[in-house]
Amino acid sequence: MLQEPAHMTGNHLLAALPNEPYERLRSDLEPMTFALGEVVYESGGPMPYVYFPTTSHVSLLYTMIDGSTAEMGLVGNEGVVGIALFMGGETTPNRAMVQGAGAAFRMKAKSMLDEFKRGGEFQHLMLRYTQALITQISQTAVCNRLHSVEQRLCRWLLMTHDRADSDQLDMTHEFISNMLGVRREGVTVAAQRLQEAGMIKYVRGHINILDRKQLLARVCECYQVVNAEHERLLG
Amino acid sequence: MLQEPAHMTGNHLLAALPNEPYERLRSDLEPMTFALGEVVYESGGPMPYVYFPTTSHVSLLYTMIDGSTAEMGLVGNEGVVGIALFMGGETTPNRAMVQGAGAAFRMKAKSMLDEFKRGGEFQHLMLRYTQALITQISQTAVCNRLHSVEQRLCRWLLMTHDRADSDQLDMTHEFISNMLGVRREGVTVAAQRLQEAGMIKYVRGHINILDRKQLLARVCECYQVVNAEHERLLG
DNA sequence: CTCTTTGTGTGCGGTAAGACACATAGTAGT
DNA sequence: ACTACTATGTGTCTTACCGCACACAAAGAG
Repeated sequence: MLQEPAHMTGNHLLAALPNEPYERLRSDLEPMTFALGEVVYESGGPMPYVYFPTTSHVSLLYTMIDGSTAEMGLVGNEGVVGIALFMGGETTPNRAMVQGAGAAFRMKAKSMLDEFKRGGEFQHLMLRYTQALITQISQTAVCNRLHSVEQRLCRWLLMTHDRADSDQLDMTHEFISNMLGVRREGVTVAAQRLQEAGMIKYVRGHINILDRKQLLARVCECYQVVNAEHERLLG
Repeated sequence: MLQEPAHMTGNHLLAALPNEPYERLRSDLEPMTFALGEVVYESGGPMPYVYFPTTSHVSLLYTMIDGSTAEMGLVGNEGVVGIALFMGGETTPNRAMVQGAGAAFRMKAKSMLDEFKRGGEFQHLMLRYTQALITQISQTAVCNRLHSVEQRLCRWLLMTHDRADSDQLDMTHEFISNMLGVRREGVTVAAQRLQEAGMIKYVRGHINILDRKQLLARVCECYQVVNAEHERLLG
């Protein structure tokens, strides 16, 4: 069997790399897997690696002093976890947690930085992705302020579904409530409504996406805005 | 009179530049002034310049289809307006509007990009600032979800005061409501409480900050988190 | 097959903030 | 000074969501 070309790695950023930088990096890309709930980076903690998810996805969240949490962004095979490394901050005040178990490539911080500093297509891609992520975070800020729990749940389900490799998402209402920054009961009530409308079906920690179209019809504009901008920057 | 050295320009990023890149850029820095309410960039619009505020400050906001708005970030003399240019996106889906009239330096996009691509201290500073801004936006996302109008008003007043050159801020409740993403009446009620407590005093579009300490005592943790991270990255 | 743990359903009272409606008070223009 | 306008104050009613309390149901452990 032939070597798989770059675009077969399953991560869109790696796949978009031209041959030259890809060949340079290839030996530094180490395949690995993420377990559900695993903490990738702790708030303010060390970041020895960057991660390029392929079938996994990772949630970026903030934890308040009183323990309440809310998600600011979500990274799947379209992106990279650990932007603070090439942004020069070494760490960030947010935590990164695995939200969907699966595979990823990791790369040592130093290897990544060496390539980044060459200033070529790798740097260009990383920065454009970062801008797309900024859009996602900004839109989350606005969405959190202006939209209902139900709308935000739709958006969250769609975003997660986009990054999952299946129609079944393994997560509890409790977990989702920590992402949306609402009570668990709030999620239960909103999820019931979506289930009654036939959009999803769930049992004890497993949610099945049955009707994406209806979800898309019910979601707020934020979902499309983020996708459109991602497409514009990296599509 | 001697030429003013870099650290006298009033913008912290420019002031932090070593002599060599500063000398290269100096002739490209064009002093100018911003009027209150002026739109610096329209959502998705062209970005011919980047701006380094000195006594002015600029608000980054999103506008929804229904016309409601909310602020995602605020840039004063600690930062730069137009990060999308060096991030490679050419434009962004958010609007930038002058929130405090005053002076700034502007630089042509191309001049800035040429220097950025050299990969030296200028690039390093821009990226670190961008990371600080990401923290600000993220914290806004979480704050919008978890904290009350009054707390968010405190935070917003403090952030604005930090970037203003005076204790008097020229803005109406209506304006602030568009930043916080709440109703005008909500701002009025919250501002009344702060005024009764002697923290501020306002009349028709002019707010005086009387007691920062009390504001700091009432504000949510978000304010400090953003400041601490800014300090860590650029202090 | 029971016991325990974990996840979900539901109801109730409380509160922050929304929408709307209008009163009043500064400020600017003539 | 009169007028027009803009900014702020206030009240009422409604709604979304919170906090709490507890019932029930599914899954896993022994």
